[in-house]
Amino acid sequence: MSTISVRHGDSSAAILERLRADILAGRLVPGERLGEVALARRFEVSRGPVREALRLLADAGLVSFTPNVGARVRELSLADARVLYELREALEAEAARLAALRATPEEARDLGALLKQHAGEIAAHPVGAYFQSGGDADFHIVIARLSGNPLILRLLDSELYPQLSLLRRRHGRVQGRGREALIEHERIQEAIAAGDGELAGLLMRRHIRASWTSLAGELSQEEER
Amino acid sequence: MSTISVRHGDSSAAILERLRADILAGRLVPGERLGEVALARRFEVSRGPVREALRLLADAGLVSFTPNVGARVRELSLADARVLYELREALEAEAARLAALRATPEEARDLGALLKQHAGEIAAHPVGAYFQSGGDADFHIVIARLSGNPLILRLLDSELYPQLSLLRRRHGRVQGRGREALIEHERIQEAIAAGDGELAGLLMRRHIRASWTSLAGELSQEEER
DNA sequence: CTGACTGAAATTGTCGACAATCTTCCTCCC
DNA sequence: GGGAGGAAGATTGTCGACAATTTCAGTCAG
Repeated sequence: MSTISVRHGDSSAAILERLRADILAGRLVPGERLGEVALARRFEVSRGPVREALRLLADAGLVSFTPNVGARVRELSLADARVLYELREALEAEAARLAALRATPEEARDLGALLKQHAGEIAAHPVGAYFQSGGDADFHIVIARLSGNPLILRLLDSELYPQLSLLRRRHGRVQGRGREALIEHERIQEAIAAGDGELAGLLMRRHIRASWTSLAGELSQEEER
Repeated sequence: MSTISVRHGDSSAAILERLRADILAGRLVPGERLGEVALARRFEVSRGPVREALRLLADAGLVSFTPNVGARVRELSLADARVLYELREALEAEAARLAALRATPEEARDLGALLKQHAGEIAAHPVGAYFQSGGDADFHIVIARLSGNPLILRLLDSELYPQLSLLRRRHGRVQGRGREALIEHERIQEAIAAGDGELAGLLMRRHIRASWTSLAGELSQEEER
């Protein structure tokens, strides 16, 4: 609760951020109704800014919107997941390719250091912790940043990843493939450090595809119940 | 002018469509101010729906938006063009790859027929007409559709292509490469008909890159003046 | 003449109210 | 008992007005 913003003209952005956080944290569950009046009361603001935030969230894929009916937290199907992963494959492969061409030696070293840290975390924590603790996400975001393409970064960071996060939440815990993923990450980092764009792109493509295979198996298995 | 919508709840969508058309047709030029009051008066509607449409256009990249200041028709720089083409390369290559895997023989034949028709138009019209008459756009949209991925289709059709269209308008006429493009299109169609996803993706990637090389040359040349 | 300041005008951000539409639930007819 | 019809309540879409902010013209000091 608590009042949302002080400066004039920021309330809609603040609400958007709050709603996004609530959805991704699971405080608002998929399918849940997002009534404008209720949200307006909750954020102590009028319906105008709330409407604006909801439209933007719908555009980002976190909210489904039906004219004259209203907004709900989006429910992602298995078909949606496939579509998302196909897009992810293309975007991340391109990001890795560009990152290899553009990353400075220092940036490549930093990426390697990040993986070293992840390796330590995997050794210390029980199986599967890597993926869930955000280590996987960190790595992919850094590469998107190194691509030097702000549009690709935006698509990944504020559209695709949030939707994937919502997907995992909806379909229960997904165990991930921590150890294998880390090894693949290391190969990708090497390709980037070597400036080999084609290889980095190829490896990233395989990495995403493997991740999809693993996820699709769990999801379809779950869908049968 | 004329009244915008009849049914309750559609005015913002109608305004969005009108504005998009005006921008793409050049009736609203890049950099031009888009005041909410003026637009509201023009469309005979209040500022609410206008605001909504402007926000969505900003999200689609056709309008630049500054908080507390307002919206303008977006001015795309050479750097923006590069970023757009990098994204386009990744998206269209993936679309071509998926199209090759999923298109039915009939769909592949239809695509071939479309190219036959384009060949006729090229023979009939003066140089460069292919590109500008929309033939090029047709081909790419069909492939995006054949990809079977609605998300990729949406990104291309309602985000990337409009921005590219705006870009060409801003930087004056771009002559295109009609004849070469057609030949490349034919090769891509063959790969799709053969179900060869990797080849289709590779050829499309080259096609987009060649298009970028041509465009970048003209743009940077123009930027020097 | 240049630059900072001031105040007015114009513009955006927000609000509360009304109209159109959807949803729910009750009634009535078969 | 089941389904069509309809009225009441709730919700979204739209509007006009007010508050906060930016912009711009004019003034004045240096």
